[in-house]
Amino acid sequence: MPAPRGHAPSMRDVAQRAGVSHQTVSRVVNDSPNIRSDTRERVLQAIEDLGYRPNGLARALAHGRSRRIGLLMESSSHYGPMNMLRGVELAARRAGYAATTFGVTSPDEFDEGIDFLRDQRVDALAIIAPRAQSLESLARVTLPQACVLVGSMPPDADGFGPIPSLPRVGVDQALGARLAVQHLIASGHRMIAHLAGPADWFDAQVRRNEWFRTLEAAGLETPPTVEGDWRPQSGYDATDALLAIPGVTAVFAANDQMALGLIHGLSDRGLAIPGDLSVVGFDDIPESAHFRPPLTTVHQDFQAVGEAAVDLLLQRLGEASHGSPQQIVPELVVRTSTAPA
Amino acid sequence: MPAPRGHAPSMRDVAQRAGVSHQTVSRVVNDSPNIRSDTRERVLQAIEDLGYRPNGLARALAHGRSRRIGLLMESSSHYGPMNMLRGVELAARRAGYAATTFGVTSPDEFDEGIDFLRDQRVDALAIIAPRAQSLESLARVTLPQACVLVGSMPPDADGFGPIPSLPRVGVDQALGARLAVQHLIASGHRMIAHLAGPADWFDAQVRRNEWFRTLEAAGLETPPTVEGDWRPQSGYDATDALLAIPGVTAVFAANDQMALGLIHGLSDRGLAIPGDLSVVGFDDIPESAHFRPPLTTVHQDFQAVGEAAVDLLLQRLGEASHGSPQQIVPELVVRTSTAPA
DNA sequence: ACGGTCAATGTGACCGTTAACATTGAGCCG
DNA sequence: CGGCTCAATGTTAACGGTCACATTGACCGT
Repeated sequence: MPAPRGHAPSMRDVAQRAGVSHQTVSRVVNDSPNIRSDTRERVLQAIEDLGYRPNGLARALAHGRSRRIGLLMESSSHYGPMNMLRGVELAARRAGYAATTFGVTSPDEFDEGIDFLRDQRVDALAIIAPRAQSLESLARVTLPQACVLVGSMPPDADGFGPIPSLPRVGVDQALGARLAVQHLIASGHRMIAHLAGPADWFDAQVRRNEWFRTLEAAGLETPPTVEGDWRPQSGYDATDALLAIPGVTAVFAANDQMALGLIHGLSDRGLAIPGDLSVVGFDDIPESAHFRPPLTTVHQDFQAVGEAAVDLLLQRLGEASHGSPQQIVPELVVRTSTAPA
Repeated sequence: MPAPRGHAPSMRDVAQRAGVSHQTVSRVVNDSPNIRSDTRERVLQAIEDLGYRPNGLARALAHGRSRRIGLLMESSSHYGPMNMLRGVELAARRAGYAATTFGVTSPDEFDEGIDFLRDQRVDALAIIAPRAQSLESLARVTLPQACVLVGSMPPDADGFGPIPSLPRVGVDQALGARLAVQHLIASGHRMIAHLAGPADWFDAQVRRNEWFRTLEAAGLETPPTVEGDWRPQSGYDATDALLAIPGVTAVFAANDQMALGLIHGLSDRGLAIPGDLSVVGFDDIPESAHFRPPLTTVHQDFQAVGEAAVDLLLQRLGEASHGSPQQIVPELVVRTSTAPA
């Protein structure tokens, strides 16, 4: 590897050294046909000698495609968003795209993020906007044609949402919630409480709604919900409010972390799980299997979500697509935090 | 907002509409001095009318700086790496840089990742390579001058490592481990076992080494370690091996997840924590405070690590720096999984 | 009144590619 | 053996900015 003197070598440098025109170098690099093999050889040698690497910026500028996707995300350390981020990035890379991430901490910054990524001329845009407020700010902006909403599934089955035109991929939250609640019903529970996530999060809305509907459909009572903020502490803090519900024997927590906090709170009060109360979570974080007791929960495959998102974007970009589904199917994982009533 | 017809408007389009030269538009955009205010006004109006946005690619090509940093990471879903990723991305953004992430799943792909990011002409490179194997493949490659290793702190205090020349930032793992072990010693424990992370991870090496040294320095016995893979299950599986150590009354687990699995395993065997055995973890994941019992552990501020990494890169790039430390100080969080022997 | 200074703007080249078209020369056929 | 085809290569112009330098006037002091 030669020491880089001054600038990195350009196509012209290679051309000069190989005694050809820069266009021929370009042809070799993009292995187009109709190059005499000895010419190709000579060019390749020059490339190696100089340690030449094509400039992606220039290539993108001329060609009009940057082979990068923008990843706009409401940056939180929550398990779901983080793993979707990872899923999308990984899937993008597998498709030959790099992901340029723009994390925002407040919904106001979404506009800025879109502008930035658009200025960067990303080919496509994946948006992780788990809260309603985030989407509202998106509604005001012109979005690129290749754009997908990752994980923000609409709160109602009829597809209602602030930006109806935007395609979405994600885990079927309603199905997940239904699986959880039906499992409790099937275990004989008659009074099933819900420890909800923050009301402005789509996932929290869907899980709550479906909990409600499933209970109604089964002719069961629907006690008032208690709202947490996804964090364990909020589950802990919700303990008394949940125990205040007369006859409660089971709780469907909107995520595993709050379920953990709740379990902590219950055991602090000398209650046994699942003896006194059954608890179901949502997410299946890696720790859940080793909670005390191991948590019954709903597993979401975020890797698959990323795959689906990228697949959809590639399709929009006119590239081959695997035909991934847009709704990923969650699975109930039954452990020992639930038992017959 | 005008409907974009064909291409996005360029500087020349704006210039034409405002009746000035493209250079004047450039001046307005970069608000350089010596522009008559009515000219500026006219240009700004044209920009607004056309919905013009400067092309970041072209700008980067001409200017030689892309205002992006590359983020090369051995992609795992582990808590540490994930949060460093987030920390770096956030800090970069705050400094006006976007992060282009390239996640690899195997160390072999590091070369590819470096090439890719270099081709993309990122201004700087942050590398999250938590395993020794990853760094080996880095040693073979020419790295850009603005490059930092995030979180791969050297296994020995003397700075030994495969790539000595590369600057590093991260949490002081040795200090963290010392805090954990000294806490146990101070609580009167005499036989303190270690549930180690995978031997090829730097953090695992440092934590293990420091556990060893601290025990030696205190004149205590150093029982054989048990090695896990960071995941809760491996902690669970290690239970019997740890209990086989004669006289053991405390375990220092190399991360919280394994500590959780261990606690699970212990309670399955009817042992009380901390009554029969004290357990300390490492990381302070959000769940730790609500484990049963709440876990004594070592807190790492990954946000600060990201900040420090970006700070160092900016310095290398000749921009202002905050003078962040390169070693972030961890903190012991004492909860109730530890008690006097 | 006249050269000098300086603010305000324009001109052309350049960054490193790709795309479109032009050019060369060898092989082939009638 | 002239014209045609086609493979192999070169030439020139984009792409959309920035930079270095040239060009205008207006204002100034003497």
